[in-house]
Amino acid sequence: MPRYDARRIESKWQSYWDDHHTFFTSNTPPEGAQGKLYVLDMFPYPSGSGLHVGHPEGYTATDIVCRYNRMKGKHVLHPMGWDAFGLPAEQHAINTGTHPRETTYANIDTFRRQLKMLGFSYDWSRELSTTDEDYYRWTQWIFLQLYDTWYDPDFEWTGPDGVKRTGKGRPISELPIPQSEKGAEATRRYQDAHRLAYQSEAPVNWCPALGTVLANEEVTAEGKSDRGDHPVERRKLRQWMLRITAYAERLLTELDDLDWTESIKLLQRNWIGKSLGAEVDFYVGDSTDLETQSTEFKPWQKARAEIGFPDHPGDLVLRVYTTRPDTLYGATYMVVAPEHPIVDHITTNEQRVKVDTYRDIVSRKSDLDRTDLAKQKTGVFTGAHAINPVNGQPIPIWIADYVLMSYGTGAIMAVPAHDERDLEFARTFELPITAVVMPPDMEHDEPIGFVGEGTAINSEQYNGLPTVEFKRKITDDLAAGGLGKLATNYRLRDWLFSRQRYWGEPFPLWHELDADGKPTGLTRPVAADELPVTLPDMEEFKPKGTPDPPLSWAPDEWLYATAEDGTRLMRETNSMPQWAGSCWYYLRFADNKNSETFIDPEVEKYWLPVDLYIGGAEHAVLHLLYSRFWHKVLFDRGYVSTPEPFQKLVNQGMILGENNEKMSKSRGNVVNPDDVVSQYGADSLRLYEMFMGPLEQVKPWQMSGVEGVYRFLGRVWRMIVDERAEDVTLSDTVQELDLNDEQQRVLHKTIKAVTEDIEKLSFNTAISRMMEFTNVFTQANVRPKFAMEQLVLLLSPFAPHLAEELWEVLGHSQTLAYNPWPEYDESMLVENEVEVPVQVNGKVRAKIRVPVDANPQAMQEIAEASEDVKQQIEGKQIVKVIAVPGRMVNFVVKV
RNA sequence: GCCGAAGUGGCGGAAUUGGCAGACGCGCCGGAUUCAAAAUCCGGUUCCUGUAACGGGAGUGAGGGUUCGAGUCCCUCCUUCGGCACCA
Repeated sequence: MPRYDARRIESKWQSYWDDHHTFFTSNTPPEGAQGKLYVLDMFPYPSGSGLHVGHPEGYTATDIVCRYNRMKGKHVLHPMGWDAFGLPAEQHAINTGTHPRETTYANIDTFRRQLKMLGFSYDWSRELSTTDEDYYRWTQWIFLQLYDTWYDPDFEWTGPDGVKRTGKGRPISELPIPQSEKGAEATRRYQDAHRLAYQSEAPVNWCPALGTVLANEEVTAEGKSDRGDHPVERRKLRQWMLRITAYAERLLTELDDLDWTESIKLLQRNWIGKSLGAEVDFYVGDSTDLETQSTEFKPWQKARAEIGFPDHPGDLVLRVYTTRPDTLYGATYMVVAPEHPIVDHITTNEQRVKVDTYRDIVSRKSDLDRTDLAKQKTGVFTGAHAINPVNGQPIPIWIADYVLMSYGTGAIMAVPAHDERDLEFARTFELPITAVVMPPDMEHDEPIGFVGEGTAINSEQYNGLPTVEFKRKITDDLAAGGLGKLATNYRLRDWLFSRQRYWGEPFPLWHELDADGKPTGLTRPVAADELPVTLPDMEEFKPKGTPDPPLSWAPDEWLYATAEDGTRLMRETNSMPQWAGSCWYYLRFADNKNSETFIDPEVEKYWLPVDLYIGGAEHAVLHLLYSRFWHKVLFDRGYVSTPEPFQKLVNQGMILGENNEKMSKSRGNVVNPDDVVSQYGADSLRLYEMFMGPLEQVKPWQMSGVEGVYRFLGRVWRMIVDERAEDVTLSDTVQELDLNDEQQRVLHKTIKAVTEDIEKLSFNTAISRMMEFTNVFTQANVRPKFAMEQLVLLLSPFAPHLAEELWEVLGHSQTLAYNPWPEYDESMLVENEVEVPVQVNGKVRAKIRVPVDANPQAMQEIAEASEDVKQQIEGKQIVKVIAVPGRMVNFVVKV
């Protein structure tokens, strides 16, 4: 009694694929290949809890695409690997004393076993882990490329893709050194200040609980760590930064040609946050005596008209950034960020204590406290005044924490009448409010508090100008006077790239030490042929609650060295963030065994870019932005031939628990794929995950749904296999028959629908079509063998184990993985006659059968001849008749 | 608050260019098979309403609009989910 036995079938075919290297993929295309296709999953972090049902969702989708395309003759690259550095393994190590390497590789074994159990057609010979020394050797190497690169924003060039660009990452050796930076050390420091990887002493997000610094992106809006939800505080620490902001414009514009959904592109655009405006200089002077200031102001203004707008404003000039230069006449006070260096120069003695106290309080505030919108605005007057360049009016300078040092120039001109935040501040501190924009709709809007575009008022010679025109004009006028210029700003910040943890890639860098063993601030890279810098073996890597990284207490022989020139060296002891390894893994998959280079240029040209990339939407910003950034640097340096790594991107929707909530241990609604497979088999799990609904949609799990697709697979099994026989043999109801017209039509309709649905990644509807096919053919007493074979082929990307088994039952001795995909014949789809509805005033009143190609006139005649229709329109005046061929007839009548 | 996505039966979800709303599956109801059950097979299943067969009406978050005809297009609003959050 061979019933559908998923367990037997699945292990049989998994062994077959392994033994026959069915999915081994060579880097040279097989003869007759119809082009290449690189299909990539976002590789998983191999956590201790194993695979959850969210993983197979995307993986099944890509697997279907790959299996389908192999049958279409494509040369398909489909690899899998592990994003295995990171905090959880290290936390586990701290808790249990097991080395993270052991935990990591044990977890990888579990993940690999689980993925193999699901029958994915990966080329396992390309497997890699970011923790492999052979892998992170190249991660370090790429870091050194970043370290060796500066961004020249004015460089014009044409890339290998034939596109002309302005701005390029160039070797640091090509950086022009200004005359003022003479001398070897000065030159090195100047270079260091321009590298894409640089050190910075800046306020960073320090998380005491995790013992590490976090990137802005890893801190939630609530000021907690993204991982673990621990409090995060601000500290000033030396850190490694990557100058991603240099690439902001290209990261923005080169999104346009990608085949990503607009909403994901929008997320990235918003994250980059480009804004256009102007920088404007306000004269402050070194005296708080307003009269003295005004006597100084005129000469300063005159000088500026001659020298133009300088790169640096000078100590006693306040430079602001504004997107609304047209509101300059409404600026009634200035605000600078508490950290702004000018505060030291301009604060008056009377205000000094208040200012210092305020700055002190702010410096200890967490980001949460600073950004809490509910709270009142705070700030302190510095005692100083700036002079409005357009009208010579002195206006007070305040410091307030609602202005951020890290955006624009760290200073603003406050226009309370036309900015909500400035208005709130002005009302709190009773500062004057001057309206300078008249709203177009005075019925509904008052000038004060109006932030839209309108017409200028109270702006002297500019009065009456519409906002847009005013902006352009005043920006030109300011530029002519050397007082301002057009400026662009990005919300995107440089990427904080160092972490104070053990389980990550070490930086391939040395710090030079002076005679006292103190770092001089100068660094030198580890030579490429000395890579990788491997992690030292350490027993104790628990953070000590201080920002000293665990590697700082590594053994001395790892930590120190003496250079050939006699300089004492100490290793960089920070490690790289988890993002590093995932930034370029898609490149290594194409050439994972190469020991000469991270990827062979010819191989790169062949496989890249990734044609389809599927993964969770949680990586819509960070991973994808970081990866694109690295890729562009490699592109500029000539190591890759395409400007973008991922041509098409699809984000699968999250799978919720049966109670419609996020799956989590605490909610007790986690579904374990192992359990599903042992009860129903991998094919059922795969099929169900695809049948649930559209790939990109969030959808709840339903165990009864798995039952449903399992029954469907059973029906397919019984349609082909003789269940009453002793062995697995073809049912005698399957015979060498010609298909009748109806069967022919159903078959070709199914092939067409399934093919098109796979192309659209609309797997749920593809499965429905196969169910309909099965419903039709199970009702026949005898079934044409050809139709059964075609169905098996259609089903094979979805339920590959069952399909292989049935393919064998149908008399084939070889895997169907490379069998040509079924083709449909459009002429088989046409029916001679169709049933169409007849509407009267838009309501369906009858149905008639008409020839498919009947013209409107003929359709109307057939309709009018029908008894049902006659009844409906009898005694009514026909105003109009609309007939759409093959669709419907509508009588518009008057009673 | 701003930006984005989405609201269709008891449930998951289908519906070319606007053209028979509810494909397919789950669940439920009825039947066959069985000593009985499981499994399987067949039929029914949007709601309301009258009925012998068979009708009638309403219906895609709410309200307007365009159209012979709207789940689909336009306007206003509501709800849910995702992202951002003093970015000047």
